[in-house]
Amino acid sequence: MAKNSNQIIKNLSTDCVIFGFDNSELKVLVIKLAVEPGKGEWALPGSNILQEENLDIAAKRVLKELTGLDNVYMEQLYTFGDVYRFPLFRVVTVAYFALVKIEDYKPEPGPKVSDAQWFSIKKLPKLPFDHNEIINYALKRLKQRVRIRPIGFELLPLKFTLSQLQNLYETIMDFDMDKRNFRKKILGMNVLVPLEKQKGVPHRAAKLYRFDKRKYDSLKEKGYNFEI
Amino acid sequence: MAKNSNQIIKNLSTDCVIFGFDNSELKVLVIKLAVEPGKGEWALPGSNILQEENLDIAAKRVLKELTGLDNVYMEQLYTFGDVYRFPLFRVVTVAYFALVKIEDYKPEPGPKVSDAQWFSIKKLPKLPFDHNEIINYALKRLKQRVRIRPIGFELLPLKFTLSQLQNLYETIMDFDMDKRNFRKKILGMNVLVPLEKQKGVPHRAAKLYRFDKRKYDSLKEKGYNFEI
DNA sequence: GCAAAAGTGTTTCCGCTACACCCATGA
DNA sequence: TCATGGGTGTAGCGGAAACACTTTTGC
Repeated sequence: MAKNSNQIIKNLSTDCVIFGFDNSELKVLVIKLAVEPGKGEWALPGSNILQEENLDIAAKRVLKELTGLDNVYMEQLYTFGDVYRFPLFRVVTVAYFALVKIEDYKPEPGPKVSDAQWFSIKKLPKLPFDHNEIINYALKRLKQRVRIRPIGFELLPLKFTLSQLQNLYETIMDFDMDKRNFRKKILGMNVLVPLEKQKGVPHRAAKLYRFDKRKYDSLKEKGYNFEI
Repeated sequence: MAKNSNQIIKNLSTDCVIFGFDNSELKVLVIKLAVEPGKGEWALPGSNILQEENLDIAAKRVLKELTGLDNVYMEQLYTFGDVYRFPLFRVVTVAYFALVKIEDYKPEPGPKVSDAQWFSIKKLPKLPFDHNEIINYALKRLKQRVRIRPIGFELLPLKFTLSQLQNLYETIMDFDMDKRNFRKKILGMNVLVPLEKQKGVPHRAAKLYRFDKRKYDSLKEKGYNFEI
């Protein structure tokens, strides 16, 4: 690798909106930086892109470095580049959004991070720069995507109940659905595999399911369109 | 304005995929540069972003400078930033796509452009860098967008017939539709205003329509969703 | 009168919606 | 036995799809 491969590109950064779902609320992971610039303020995890680093790779690296998260669903969101979005000098940022299984996430904030916290999407603090705008944009995109792509599962544990899934959709899309109709629809898609039952719940145990990506992929090839 | 406002940002550019429709084919406008780098090659119109220029503004400026196009529908598409996409040094490009009324377009190639030509989307030449990839991505996006946003009209003259409109959708989405069903659907949306009839056509004259953006906007506010 | 495209209704079918009660489990 | 959420079927409605012939115009 060339010797300048770790050099940062000063005017290019990536920021990531990380969504999580705790069975009742949609949340965003926000961090507090331990170093300047921005020390002590809550902000989206973000950092400069390196000279010899593709955008997707940069986004993954930054996520990992700042939050410890790895192997999560990520997608490029939009590029924000207003001249004065960063007050000191011009920085264009390529924003991504990530979906994580909140239960699995054990925060491992890197050395540059003094704190990391999930905030409900409804009670976000005021963040610096255009970070609130980025989150709003990500939320809008998530609402659209979740209906037509099977990505909601990324926010649930590998094994989940249909009620959890319905709850997820209701929370993100912000309206209630009929239980029977929801089950009919989702099971009719043939992309869920039934597993064993829950244990140790203080009520009738529900059946667990997992999403079968292979089945989905083969259906998609045949022209099938996921839609809720 | 600060004195460095016209300075270019060397590692940041914008490229634009310009779609047009000539009543039978979907086309992309490709230009031939009269100056280095890239002199003599067909390529997407693109150029560097300026130091004190927002992304959308840059995209519009570049479009105008290179093709003379102004006041057309534009939307940010995606940001392409593979390390070696541009062979000489690292350049990240924020791609846009534009929809133009091909009939109105009188090419006014700027001084840096020696030629500009519409190519059918099915017979594109091999373009340099990742430009073919960008076009494919734009096409994919257009196919999705045109179904759920009233943007197809941007590709037609202000006054158009229903057959032209249907033809446009069939061409972009690549399948045929039933004439009666199409008319019922589109007229049922209540976003088209009937106008006078065509004149001078060698067959029965069709009624012309125009898209009523105000009506659409007020419907949208009431929760109406455009969908074809 | 002929070629070419415009314009027009009805029936069928399928998928979405609405809707309410019994069941299993742990405390 | 009670509280909590799990699980199930059917009827009606509405929108989508299928389908073919007549009309207008210029040549």
